[in-house]
Amino acid sequence: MASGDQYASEPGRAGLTARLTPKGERTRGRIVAEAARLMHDGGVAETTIEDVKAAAGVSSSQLYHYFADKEELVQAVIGYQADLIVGNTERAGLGTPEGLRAWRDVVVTQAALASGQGGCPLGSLGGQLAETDAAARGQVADGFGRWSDALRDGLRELHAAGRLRPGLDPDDLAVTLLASLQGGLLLAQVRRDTGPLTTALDTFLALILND
Amino acid sequence: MASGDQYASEPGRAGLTARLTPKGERTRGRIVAEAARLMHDGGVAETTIEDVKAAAGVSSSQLYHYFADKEELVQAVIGYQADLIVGNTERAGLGTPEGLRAWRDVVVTQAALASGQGGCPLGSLGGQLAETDAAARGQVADGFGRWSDALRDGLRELHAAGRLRPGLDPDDLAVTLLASLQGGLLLAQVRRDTGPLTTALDTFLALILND
DNA sequence: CGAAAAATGGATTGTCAAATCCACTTTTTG
DNA sequence: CAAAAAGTGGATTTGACAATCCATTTTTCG
Repeated sequence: MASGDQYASEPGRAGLTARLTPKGERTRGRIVAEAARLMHDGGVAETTIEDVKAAAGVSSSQLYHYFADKEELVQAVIGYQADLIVGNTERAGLGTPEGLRAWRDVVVTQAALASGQGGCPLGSLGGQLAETDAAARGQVADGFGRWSDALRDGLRELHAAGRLRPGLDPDDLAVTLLASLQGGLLLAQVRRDTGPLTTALDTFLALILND
Repeated sequence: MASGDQYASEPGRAGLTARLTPKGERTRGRIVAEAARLMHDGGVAETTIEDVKAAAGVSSSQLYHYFADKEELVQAVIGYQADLIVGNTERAGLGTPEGLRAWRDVVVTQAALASGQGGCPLGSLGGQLAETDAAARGQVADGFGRWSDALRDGLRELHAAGRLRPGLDPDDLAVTLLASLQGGLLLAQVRRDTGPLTTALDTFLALILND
């Protein structure tokens, strides 16, 4: 799934997606953004269609005009969060130790603003939906794949520049970094305290950087 | 919450819990164990009280005789999983490199048997309930705390025996190891593939062990 | 401009699962 | 052994929420 196509048509529906007017596009976007916010803050199951309608200021017919059902809305939310996160990671400049540390700061700060509440905007969706909605699980997996690739690119640069400790494989480190981040965010989420996230990231970065 | 008291009374209810006959104890235990299995395999929200009744072979009145509502059942499940996991970790003998590696093997094998499905029996509950049920979130946090302590004890032993690379803090490593494990399990869960889990654990262990 | 497509409003329906209730049986214990 | 407590059975109620329906307005484009 390329990151270029705004709202890519669902797999298996290519071409069937009705064209949207600018107004429709805005309405649809508002629904997705509000749904994303609500689902992040309060969980997917807890967020009702009625909540989304109220937050986005739309009626039933509008919402069901853009999404066949709640599952389809959830999938749009996953794509939305994945695009945001992957984009931010790609633009972070992880190819230098300074860029990597700055990225770490952004992640920790963002989590701290909410005291960990909501967890990772992508990972928490995965945890909630993995056993409930196979399509959603696949989309989260895809998002993690793109995210991991973005991290890998940065770590490869660091490796090529000799800023990683000798003997380390940047590809493996990327997966491990993503895992530490996800676990750290989960621990922070249930503790309502970003301490474990900070510890996990800082400990890991200290283990791999050679300065 | 000591791991000794089988089914500890809920916080704030100490002493109020009615005494159970052996038969009642068995029925209650069966309900919790079946609920734990169902919720791990299919998610908490997806698991209905009716599912639990059917799996445990009990009626409504029995289930509501032991648990005030679904929330209370969920909390019993959290305690059950936490006790299991922490117990296993304490008994794993993480104080030697061989013990640590054997523990790693058990974790990976268990995940592989289900192709990652269900994720961590404790962590996945945290991810699903953190924004839905404050008491559940606290109990998962408590479970993570005990788990982290068990890991820390092992890593301190390794540290004292000089089996960790110099300059490392075993307490920080324990938190980071737990985070890597949780993240690895989440990645494995959404990908239905234990590759990321293996990578995360092996990469991390290679970074900290000095042999 | 004017027909067709897109977008919107809001009342209504249908389903499903949590929780209640009352009657009955078994086990404990003084 | 008998009274009290614990445990069991299953029908019923209640409420919430996803999804449908039909009517109306707005926008697009030939």
